[in-house]
Amino acid sequence: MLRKVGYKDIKREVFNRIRQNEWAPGELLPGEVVLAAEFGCARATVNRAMQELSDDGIIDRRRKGGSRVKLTPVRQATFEIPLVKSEIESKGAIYTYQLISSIKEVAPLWLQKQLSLSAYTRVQHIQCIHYADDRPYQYEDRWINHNTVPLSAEFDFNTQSPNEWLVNEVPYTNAEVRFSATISDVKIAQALEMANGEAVFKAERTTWLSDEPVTFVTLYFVKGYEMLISY
Amino acid sequence: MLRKVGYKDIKREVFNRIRQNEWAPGELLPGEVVLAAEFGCARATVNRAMQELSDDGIIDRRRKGGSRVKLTPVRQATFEIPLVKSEIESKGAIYTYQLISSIKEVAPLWLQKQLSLSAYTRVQHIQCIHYADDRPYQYEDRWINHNTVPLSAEFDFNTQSPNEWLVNEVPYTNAEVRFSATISDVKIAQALEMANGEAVFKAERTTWLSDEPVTFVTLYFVKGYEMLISY
DNA sequence: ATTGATATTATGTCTATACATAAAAATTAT
DNA sequence: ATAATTTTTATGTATAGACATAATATCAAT
Repeated sequence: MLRKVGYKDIKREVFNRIRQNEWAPGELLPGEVVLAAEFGCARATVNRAMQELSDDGIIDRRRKGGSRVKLTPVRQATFEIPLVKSEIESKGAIYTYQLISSIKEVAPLWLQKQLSLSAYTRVQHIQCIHYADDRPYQYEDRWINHNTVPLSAEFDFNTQSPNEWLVNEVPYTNAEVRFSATISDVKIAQALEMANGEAVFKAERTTWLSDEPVTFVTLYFVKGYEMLISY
Repeated sequence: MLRKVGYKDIKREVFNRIRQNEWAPGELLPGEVVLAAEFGCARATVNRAMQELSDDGIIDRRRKGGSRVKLTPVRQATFEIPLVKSEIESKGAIYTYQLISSIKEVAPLWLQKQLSLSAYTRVQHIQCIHYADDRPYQYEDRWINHNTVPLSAEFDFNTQSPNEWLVNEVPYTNAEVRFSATISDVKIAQALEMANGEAVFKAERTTWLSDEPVTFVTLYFVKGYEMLISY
């Protein structure tokens, strides 16, 4: 006996037709009513399938315009931005952390530009190292906007890393990360206990709370670090 | 007059309560029926809101177990894996491409291990360079499995890059990318017209078609390259 | 030809209801 | 006590019907 078709069946079938070029990039797909008739199910079921395909970046949908196959049906990969602590512990290592400095100061010019801050905005500048099994794992160089996060001026970052504290205490609405490769300079090399001139994986993250910059952080990962994404 | 509550309102409200620690990490949330009563809507509406929060990585849901706030409410970022060609053209630069070599050979040992290939599996080894405005942008070092993609033995990769050809012709079911930083050796430095010992952003991607390895590629990006992700 | 009003249409969303299913909880058998 | 079985429950999914909404298409007026 034939099983009832579910939205997952429809999703798979439509995806296959797209993959096999039965429906080519840019092409207008049949409407939900038509597909519902073909698959013998309710329109709502087709709707859910198509909506997820849209979320997955396979098709574009517009009211009245209908659904069409994306011109570049790029698959989207999702990856999680974990807490360093969780990341380290999930590898079975013991997490420790050391604060190097926490200074209240006026935002330097480059940071003003980077975060579109007004002049003389005060920021908290924090530098620290995250360890996995007592070996350096990540060097964190962070700036927190006093205007949006006044509490940062008082908190004792010896007890908890700014990373963890912010995640737990300060919400954000949107963020941006820039990944790149760089060469270890003296400061980084010393902090991460590696030679000078080594390849370092670098991440620069900025977060905002409804257009107000919250924090800017540069993370330097120890030599050999890999960021893995499956999809 | 009050508007009807939609699933987006519920999603936002629940998210806010979680952010403001009204519902803490690990905590069991009210069931869908309860929430539906509170918000004065149908259970299906709450269901959609909660399902999306689950997709977004905010909460965990289990049948009978109910929904709870994720212990580490990590936000997921989605990013697209673009075609090099599209990536370059979207920056307003002119894309060109040069094939260096395309050789049919038996998979070397390290690749056999990497892709879990049986011994003596034949592969196509392709090396090429992608240019933006005639300046090197990316060096591609690719291996294609002849068993899964026999056509790769015949195709003339002078006319189209393996990247583009594969995306258009060969489907895959899952993939894995590893991003890291490395130092340019002689070969890479020469290909990307940069000095020896510079920092290079590296990506290694493996794709499978239902457990059959399709291709393994190492991409080296020119000095200064940044991968940007917003979320 | 251009503008503006109006109709049309495909998707977006909500509802009430029903049944499915996984997993925890309670109960019974060993 | 422990294992096997049944019950309960929260989520998962499907449906028919309804109305909302955005965007296109059409047609009328300038």
